Amino acid sequence: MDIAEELGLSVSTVSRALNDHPNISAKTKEKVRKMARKLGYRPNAMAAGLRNNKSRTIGLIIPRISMFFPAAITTVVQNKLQEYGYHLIICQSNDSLEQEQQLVNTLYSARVDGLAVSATLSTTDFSHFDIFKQHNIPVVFFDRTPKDYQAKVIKGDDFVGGLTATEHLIEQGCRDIVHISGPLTCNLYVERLAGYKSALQQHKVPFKKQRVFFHELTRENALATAGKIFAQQPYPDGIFATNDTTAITLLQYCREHGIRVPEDVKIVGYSNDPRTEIVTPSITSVDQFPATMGERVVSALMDLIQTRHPAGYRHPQEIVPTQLVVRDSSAGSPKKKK
Amino acid sequence: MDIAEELGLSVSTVSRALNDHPNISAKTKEKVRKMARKLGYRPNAMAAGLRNNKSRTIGLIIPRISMFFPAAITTVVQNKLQEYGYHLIICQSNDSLEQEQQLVNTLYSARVDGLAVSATLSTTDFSHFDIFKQHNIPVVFFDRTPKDYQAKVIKGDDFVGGLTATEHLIEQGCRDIVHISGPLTCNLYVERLAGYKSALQQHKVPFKKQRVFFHELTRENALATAGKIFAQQPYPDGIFATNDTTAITLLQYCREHGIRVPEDVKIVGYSNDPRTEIVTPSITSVDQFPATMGERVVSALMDLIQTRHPAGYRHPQEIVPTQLVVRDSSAGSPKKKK
DNA sequence: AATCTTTATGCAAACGTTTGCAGATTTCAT
DNA sequence: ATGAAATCTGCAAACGTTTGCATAAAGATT
Repeated sequence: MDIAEELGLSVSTVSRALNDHPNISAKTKEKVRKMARKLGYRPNAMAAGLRNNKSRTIGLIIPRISMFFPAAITTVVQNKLQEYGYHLIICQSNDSLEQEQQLVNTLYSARVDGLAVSATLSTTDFSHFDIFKQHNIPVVFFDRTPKDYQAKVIKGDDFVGGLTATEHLIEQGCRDIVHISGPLTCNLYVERLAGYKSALQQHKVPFKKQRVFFHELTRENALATAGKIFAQQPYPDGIFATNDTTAITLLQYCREHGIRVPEDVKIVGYSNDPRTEIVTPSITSVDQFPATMGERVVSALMDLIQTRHPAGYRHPQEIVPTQLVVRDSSAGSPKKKK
Repeated sequence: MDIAEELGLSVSTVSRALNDHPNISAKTKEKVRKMARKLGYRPNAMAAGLRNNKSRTIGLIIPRISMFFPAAITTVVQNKLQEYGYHLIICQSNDSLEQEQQLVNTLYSARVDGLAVSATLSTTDFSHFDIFKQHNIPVVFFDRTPKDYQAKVIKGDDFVGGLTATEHLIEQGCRDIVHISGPLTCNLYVERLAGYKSALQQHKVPFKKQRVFFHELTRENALATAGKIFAQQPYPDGIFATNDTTAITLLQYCREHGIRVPEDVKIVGYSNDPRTEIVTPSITSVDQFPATMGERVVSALMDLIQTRHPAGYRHPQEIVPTQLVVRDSSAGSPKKKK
C-alpha cells in the first residue's frame, strides 16, 4: 500500500485507520485519511473479499430483464441493496434451464453473499442450487418459486389472484370463461388455475376443459390461441389471461376482428403491467406489488446473511398479497353498453 | 486446494491442469478434472481476480432500469457479455449525479475490467470518471454521452432523429409544431433541438421560442406542459416530444380533452417504446435500435480491453442510425379524416 | 552406462487486504 | 523513580489463485 510507505506506517495501521478501528489514534487516522484522499486510494474489493470470505455482492437470476414484473422487482432490489452497500450482479437465464444452471455456478464462483432467483419456466429440478445450500449461502426464490425445494420463498398470492380475477368476471356476468395459463411446470400457473377452478365451482359455473390453454405466454402463442378461441361460435364471454402481454394481444386481436371488448367479451390480465392502463379499453389486471416483493427479497437476504440457519431449517414462506385492479376491459354487464 | 491434497499433487499442478496448461500430462489432467467434479470444486473468482488483476466483470451505470431504452440496451449487453464469459454489475444512478459519482468509485473498487455508462441528466462534469482513465480501464459512454470528455462514445443520431421527426410533421401539413425537449444539460436534447430547428428552417416554417419546452421528461411534467399548451388557442397542429412517455401522456391528455389525434394535432415521440404501438391511435416514433447500440457497446468494450490505448488517444465516436416509424398519430393531412 | 533432451511436477512468491498477537510507547498513580 | 495500566503500532500469517523458475523423472542418443 503506497499510503503506508508514504507515511512511514505499516499497512496494518493504515488498514485499521481506514476502517476506523478503535486502537488507532485520532491523529494517525486523520493523517491516513488525508493521504488516502490525496493519492486517490480505493480499496481493492477483491482482496478484501478474499480475505474476509465475502464479496458484498448479491447475485440475481431472472428470466429476462425486459419483462415488466421481474424488471420492476429488480429495480427496487437494486436500489435497496445499493443502500445496504451491496452490489448486484444481474443475470438473465433467458428461460433456459441450462443457462440457469451455468449462472448458478458462475455466481458461486464469484462468491456472491446471497442469491435471489426467479426460476425458469421449465425448472422443476432445483438441485443445481445445492451448491449454495452446501456452503450455507442464502438463496431466496421469488415469483417463480420451487414447489418442494427447501429454501426461502417469497411469492405472490397466485391462488387468490386467480380466484379474484375469475370471480370478478363471473360477477360481471360471464358464464363461459377462457383461461389462458402458462405451462404447469411453473408452480404459479398451477395455483392460478386452481384459483380459476375454485371460483367457477363456488359460483356453480361449469368447468370446461377445452376452455383452458397452456403455453408459454408470448405474443405469438397468444395470437395462435386467439385464433383457436374465435375460430367457432359460441365465443366465450370472458377471458382470464395469466399475463398482460397475452391480455393485450387478445385485446388487439378482438379489435381487429370486430369483437367488442368488454361488450362481447371481457378480458382480465395479470401483473398490472403499466401497458394495461394505456390501451383502449384499459385492461383489468391483478397487481402483484413488485415493489413490496423486491423489498421483501432484500430484507430476507440481509436477514439470512446476518443469521445463518442450520442445514435442515424450514424457511417460512412469505406471501405478498394481490389486488385486482378493475378497468374498462371488464366493465358493465355483458348486455349493457358501457 | 483439497483437490491437490486428495490427489497428492501440488496446487500448481492442479491449477495448471484445470487451466489446460500444455506442460501437464493428459493423465493428470484427467485425474484432476475428475476429482474436481467429484468434489464440486468451483474456483474462487476473487482469488483469481486478485492474482490476475482482472475481474472478468463489467460495470454498467444507467439512470434507471425501468426505462425502456436503457433497459433494452442492458438486456443485450448482458446477454452478449455472458457469451464472452463476463459478468455485468448493473447500477442505477436514479438520475442523481451524486449517486453516479459514488457508483463510479465503488465499481472501481470492484476492479471491473470496463465500464459502460449512460450518464445522468445533469452530468456535465465528467471528472469523476478520471480514476478509470488514470488506471487505463476502458469506459464506454452510450446514449447520454459527454460533450467534450475524451472517451469512447456510442450514440444515436439525435440530430437526424430530431430532423426527420420534425420534417415528417411538416410534410404531414403541420406548420405550428411544439417541441418538448429534455434539459439542455444533456447533450442529446441539444442535438434533437438542433434537428428540430434545422427542419423548420429548411422548410421555412418560423421558429417560435414559446413553442419549445424544457424539463425532465416525466409523466407529471408532461401533463403540466400539456396544460400550458392547450390553455389557449391557437392550438399547435403538431407536437414533437423527445420521449415516448411524454408522447403517450400528451395523447391521453388530448383524448380526455376532446382534442383529436391526428386530426387536430399530430404527435411524434422518440425511442420507439413498444407502448407507442399499443395505444390508440398508435404513436409515430423514432427508433434508436437499442439492440445495435448494446452490441456496439460490448464490442467496443471487448476491443478496448484487448488493445489498450495511450493516454491521449482520441476514440472514434460511433453513431448508430435512427429511423422514423410512422404510425397513426401523425397520419393523413390535418383536415382529412384518417 | 553416461549424457542430453524432453516432459512433467513442485516450490515459493505475489496479488491487496485483514487481524491475532506481541511489542513499544505513553500515561498515570504510587 | 518505579511499575502497572492504557494506548498505539507493527509483524506475519492467511485468504485461493497463478506463474517463473528450478528440479525430478523419463526417454532418446551415443
